[in-house]
Amino acid sequence: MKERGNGTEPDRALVTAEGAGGASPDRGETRIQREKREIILEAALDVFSANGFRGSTIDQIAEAAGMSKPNLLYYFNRKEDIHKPLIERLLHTWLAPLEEMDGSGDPIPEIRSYIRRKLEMARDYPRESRLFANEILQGAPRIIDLLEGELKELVDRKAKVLERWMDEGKLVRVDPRHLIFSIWATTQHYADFDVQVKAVLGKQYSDGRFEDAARYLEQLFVHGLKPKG
Amino acid sequence: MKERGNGTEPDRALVTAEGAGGASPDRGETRIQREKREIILEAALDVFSANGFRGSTIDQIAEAAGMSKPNLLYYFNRKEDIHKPLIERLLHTWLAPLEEMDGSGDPIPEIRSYIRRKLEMARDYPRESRLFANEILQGAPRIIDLLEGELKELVDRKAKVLERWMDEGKLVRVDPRHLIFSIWATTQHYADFDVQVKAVLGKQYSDGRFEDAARYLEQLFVHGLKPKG
DNA sequence: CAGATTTTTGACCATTTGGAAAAATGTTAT
DNA sequence: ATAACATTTTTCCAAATGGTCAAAAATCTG
Repeated sequence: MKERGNGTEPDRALVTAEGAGGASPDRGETRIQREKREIILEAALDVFSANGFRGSTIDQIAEAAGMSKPNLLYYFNRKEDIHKPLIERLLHTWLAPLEEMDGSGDPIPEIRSYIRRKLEMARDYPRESRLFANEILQGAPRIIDLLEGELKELVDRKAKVLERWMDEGKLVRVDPRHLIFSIWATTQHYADFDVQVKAVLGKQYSDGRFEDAARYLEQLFVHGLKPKG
Repeated sequence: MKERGNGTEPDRALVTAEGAGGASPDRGETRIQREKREIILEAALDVFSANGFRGSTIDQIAEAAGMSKPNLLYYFNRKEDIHKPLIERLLHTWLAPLEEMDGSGDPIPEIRSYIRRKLEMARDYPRESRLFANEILQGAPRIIDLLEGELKELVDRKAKVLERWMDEGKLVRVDPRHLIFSIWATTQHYADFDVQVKAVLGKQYSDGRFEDAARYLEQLFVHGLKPKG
């Protein structure tokens, strides 16, 4: 009998879809294993993003994944084992757009397209955004290390880029880190607080909310960051 | 024996600290009742804001309030009965600053001080902000009516004020509702995502984060909204 | 097809959780 | 002091929940 659900110890593994390349021949997972795990993660994303970690139950996830609880537990031994890969995967997806902000480009277009990308992510991947928001709200117990490590480093790096642009007079001089925060906040708002946004806009104006937001944010940031004269 | 915990039906009552005025003589609550209920709400704010509704247990709240679970349930019959008053109270506190934005004043200073007030609230009442964020994140099941009613009306009203300012050429023409969203998003970010903000800024820069944020946001919005020429 | 292995199921368990009842203890006005 | 009421504690319960385990079913391999 196999060691029932190895989703625990390896920490990373199977998280990032293994990239391309031949199916590792020895010690590999079954096709079924890969597929089922993927289905479970999909379902879990739904559930966790809507209810938070503590507010979600294994039963809910199992049902959403169309399998029985014991069956699900065959693939992931513990609730945490389902949550962790989701968070880790998400964090990387989340950081990609900032990573792409190119120091050799022109600041205003770069920032503008960073905002656009972020807003698109809020529109297309609201569950991921909410999963993240839930985690942070509850004190980020499971990812505090990543925040203080990878995330901080990335922000530090990009803050330097922004500062250089300011030195060159291509950008109004502001606190670069808070500038990044404000982009995160304004864009993610449309995923995390979508219910509120829709409620306030009312049915008639809700449909175009992402386009309207894009237009507005572009105006605000471009106008707010472009040096006068 | 009294009707064990009347915290249920009246819906509002005891929520808003009853305002000033003599202790209502008939059908009034005991001094102890008022005090204990207040203690419980205090404790519950701690717990709910940190774990969300589903993630919080009555036991946790009872312990935080320094009493036994049955004792707590004597004051509030059900978990929801503790949560609802908190949310309602908060929503009103939360809207006050926007309410104060004065249509007869000058736009830039008005917006500036709105931002300042909102940021102070994020600094001084982070629990309330997180309680709210938690609720919205999970789809706002318990306050959707308030959002579509009171909140929408308030925003509609203030959007008109902003539009008038734009008509008068005192403000760059942007979508007024999204302008409001962006102020909410950027200010509440410092309460809801505080862990992340601190992680990214690192120990050295975390202390001044609210002052730095205030400076930055003021710059961004004033610069971004003041008409050129 | 037979044997080995993987996957699924059903029955089960210990804890946690929301909540009810009733008895015991306090408090207060007369 | 005592009756009437308010508060607290003790005990208890049913449902929900995270998780286990052995046996059955399905799948894969030669």
